[in-house]
Amino acid sequence: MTIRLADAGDNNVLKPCLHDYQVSCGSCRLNSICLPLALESDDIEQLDSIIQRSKPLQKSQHLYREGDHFKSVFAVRSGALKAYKTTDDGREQVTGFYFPGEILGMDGISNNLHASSAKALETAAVCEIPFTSLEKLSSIMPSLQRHFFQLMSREITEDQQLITLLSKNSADERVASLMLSISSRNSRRKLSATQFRLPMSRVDIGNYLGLTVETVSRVFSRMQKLEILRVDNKEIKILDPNGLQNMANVAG
Amino acid sequence: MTIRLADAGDNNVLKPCLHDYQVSCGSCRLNSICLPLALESDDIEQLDSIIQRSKPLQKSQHLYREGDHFKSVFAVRSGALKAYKTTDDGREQVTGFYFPGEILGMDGISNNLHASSAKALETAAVCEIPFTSLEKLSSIMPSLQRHFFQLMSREITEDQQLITLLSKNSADERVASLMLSISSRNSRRKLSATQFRLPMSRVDIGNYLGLTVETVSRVFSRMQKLEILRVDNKEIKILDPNGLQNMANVAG
DNA sequence: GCAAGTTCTTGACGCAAATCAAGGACGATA
DNA sequence: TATCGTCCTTGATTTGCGTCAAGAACTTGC
Repeated sequence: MTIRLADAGDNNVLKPCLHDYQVSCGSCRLNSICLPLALESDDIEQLDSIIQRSKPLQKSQHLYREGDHFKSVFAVRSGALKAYKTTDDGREQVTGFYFPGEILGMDGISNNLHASSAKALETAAVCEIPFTSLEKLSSIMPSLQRHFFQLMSREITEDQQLITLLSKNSADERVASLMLSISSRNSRRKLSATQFRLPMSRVDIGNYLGLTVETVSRVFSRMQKLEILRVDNKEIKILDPNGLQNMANVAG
Repeated sequence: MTIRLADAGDNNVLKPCLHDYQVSCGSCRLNSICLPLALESDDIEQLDSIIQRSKPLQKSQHLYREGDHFKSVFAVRSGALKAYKTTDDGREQVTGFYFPGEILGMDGISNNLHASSAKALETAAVCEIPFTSLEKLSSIMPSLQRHFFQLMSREITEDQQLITLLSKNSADERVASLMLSISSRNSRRKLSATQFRLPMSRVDIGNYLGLTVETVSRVFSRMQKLEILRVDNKEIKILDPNGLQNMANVAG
């Protein structure tokens, strides 16, 4: 059985003139994640008015590329994306995975160029938030300004978590941590915390965690043998959440 | 011969009533690094008015601790600090080193608690910037708002650099990269790019780079044998900048 | 200036994960 | 439904760095 992260484009029959990806912020089921603001409803309308929605990205299409002129940040509406940098010797470093309700592109603010590339891991819809409009709106809406400071700060603390993981933890611990992270992000979106489909390949996982594909694969096999989780290709079922926590051995 | 990063407290004789650490932003020699803003001089005065200066921290004193209530971000005026997190099994992860002109504490914004601790590596003076004042001022000074968005974004991209370093590079490459980073940050502050004193211990370096002390020490010995640099305890002299670039093998 | 503690260096050894290699499963296309 | 290409798994071997150990150099306090 498959848990779908995405729900874009499924509702055409019911709402023939309004695609799902065009839903306004006020009625978007993700708004508690994306904008957990004490916003007045006309504040939401103002924000809504600057947001641009376009048709979904197909799998492996780029949302932006490293070096592109920075114009907007993006909120994921459905599907999943990865962000990655290319090192000068041509290798790739995956810097993050982004699920519905999460914001990406903030690394482009510092010098008006995207510092990483973003690519759809599966069909994905995003909301584009033009940054100059966001800045102007932030000036007149203190809660929005604060919200964006907080979002960026959270990105910093999450990167620091990853730094710690890479610097201090074994292959087992790294993979277990990622599974827990995906699990908790799922439950935040009211999806199953114990059963989900990984949108990314083993290569991407390894790349993100500083491991080779082979090692990731071996860790999954080991976890399966220990009956911590059931792995069927990209389908994951967590059988023993405590065991997984144990294996991760980090404050998630 | 010793290159001093710090200059706090040396000028008492010349200016008996105004300690060096009390210099205003307008006349601070670091303001081009700390606030590279197109600020009008009365804008600078406004910013200046919210900034609090206190007497220098002694070596190994804390500026703030993980879990402390977040109130302010800090600009380093002199000396050097490290930021670090303690993992739940009691180990330490150094997440950054901060030199004069650099800003720290931004990881506390996301949930009003400092996500890491900050400790002086040597005598250090800092400027405290209360965050609520900064937010208010940002609302009425668009260039300041932008500046802080950019600062936070830079922190994100720098963390991503470190993630890549930890995930993809050898011990030699990591240490070489750190030396280049310190070198370029020095030259930005108009100090020697080729000769400096490391304010942090080998343990801290190893911790930051995900290596053991022994490995760091061995890398330094190797670099010395290859005549890339001369190491005399904490004194570093870069003899062959190209060789060092080569060894680092990363886009600095 | 000596003693005690800390920090740094160097060597010997072991191990976790990388590399190399091969085969199997899956998904797309015709 | 057969074929190609990509993705995943598993095994054998190698290796870079961690661990353990010991001693040297530096720092601090008496």
